[in-house]
Amino acid sequence: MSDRTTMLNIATDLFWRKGYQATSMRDIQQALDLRPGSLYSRFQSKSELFEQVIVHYAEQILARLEQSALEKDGLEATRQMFIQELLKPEEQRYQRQCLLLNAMAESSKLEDRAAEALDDAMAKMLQGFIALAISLQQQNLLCSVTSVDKIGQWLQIQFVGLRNTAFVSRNDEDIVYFIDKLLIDLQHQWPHNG
Amino acid sequence: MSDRTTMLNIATDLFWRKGYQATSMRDIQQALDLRPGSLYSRFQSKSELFEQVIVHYAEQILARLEQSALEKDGLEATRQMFIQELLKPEEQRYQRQCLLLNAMAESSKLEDRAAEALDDAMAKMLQGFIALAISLQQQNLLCSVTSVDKIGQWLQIQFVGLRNTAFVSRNDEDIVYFIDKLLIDLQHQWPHNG
DNA sequence: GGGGCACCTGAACAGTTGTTCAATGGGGTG
DNA sequence: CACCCCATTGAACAACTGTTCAGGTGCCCC
Repeated sequence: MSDRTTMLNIATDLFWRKGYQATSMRDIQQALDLRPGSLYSRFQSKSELFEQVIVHYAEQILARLEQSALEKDGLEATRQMFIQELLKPEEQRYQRQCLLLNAMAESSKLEDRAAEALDDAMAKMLQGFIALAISLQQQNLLCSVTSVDKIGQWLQIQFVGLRNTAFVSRNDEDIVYFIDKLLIDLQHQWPHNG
Repeated sequence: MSDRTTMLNIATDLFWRKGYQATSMRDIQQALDLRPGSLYSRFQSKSELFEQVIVHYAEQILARLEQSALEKDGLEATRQMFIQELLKPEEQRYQRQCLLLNAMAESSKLEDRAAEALDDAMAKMLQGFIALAISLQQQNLLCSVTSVDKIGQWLQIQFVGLRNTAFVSRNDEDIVYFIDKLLIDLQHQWPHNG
């Protein structure tokens, strides 16, 4: 019927598209061709299901970032990663937003355990950006006095900011332009008091 | 009892803190010390109330940006604006997030008119950042070949990205550091193909 | 003081939500 | 064939939601 992985994938898709509260257990059951109650034999509650979706999502994005960190040409790999994540085609436009950020906007309705999972996921994503920063610095592409923690955090800031405009904007060329600006700034001067 | 402005302020606060769906009409009525039904003498529906909250919010942030655009020292004004908006004290930490972005994460549950108001509000905010960019360029602080539209959009990207980390991070000094980085990049080189 | 108007009240409605649970059915084992 | 185990079922529950409305209240103007 449906193994656990496809169940998680479909649930991830729905939560990503509509958000946590707007996605009902019945929506998920319908998408999986199950009857009400069946989901509860595999997941204790909606909250626990969402928790696993968050973990699942964070693993994927972390893998994506660590893969980029392995590439030879770090700058080009960074550019490609940004482009691929930000310029999702029209039918997947909802994926231009970040599921974790959307979840944070609804954090007041999350149970404690799901909120913790969300914090962990954010930390894991940051860790991925720091891995990318380490790779860039090892290739001598950056100013070496700035800490990789700062650079990783900065990359995440750029990523988050760009995701929003990429979601709203109707002009993908602009997004590419801002990615190029980002790559210039990445290699440029950083404040001293860090 | 409660004039329309304080009603809007309180509603804005609740929507900002908890989100659209998580805030019930009963929450708002309770915060205003009203009984169920009273709100409907002033607002047709929850959707219309939220619509006005969005307009109200957008006006405030636009005013804030246009005020910064009038200052003599544009760079310092920009810096102060970012600091003031991003480093809200602990008891108002929820204001570090952007109400408009949170609303966009829940856009699947918004009625058409509220969704339009949200689009307008986003456009208005962008217009504010462009006004700021115009002011900076008139003060000869920036490279003059880059269009003010691009610079305004870029400022908004930085603002959105920083808001998220400012909300999550427990270290305000980092935020100031990234604001300084932003001011360096603002005056630095921009890609040519714009 | 009387009339009208705007507001407020609070019970009630219909719809949706997450969740439960007794009944069901099918597949494997003796 | 008879037995048992376990996932599935789908009806039902309680809580919550936005919203309505007939009746009450208080205020202002004539």
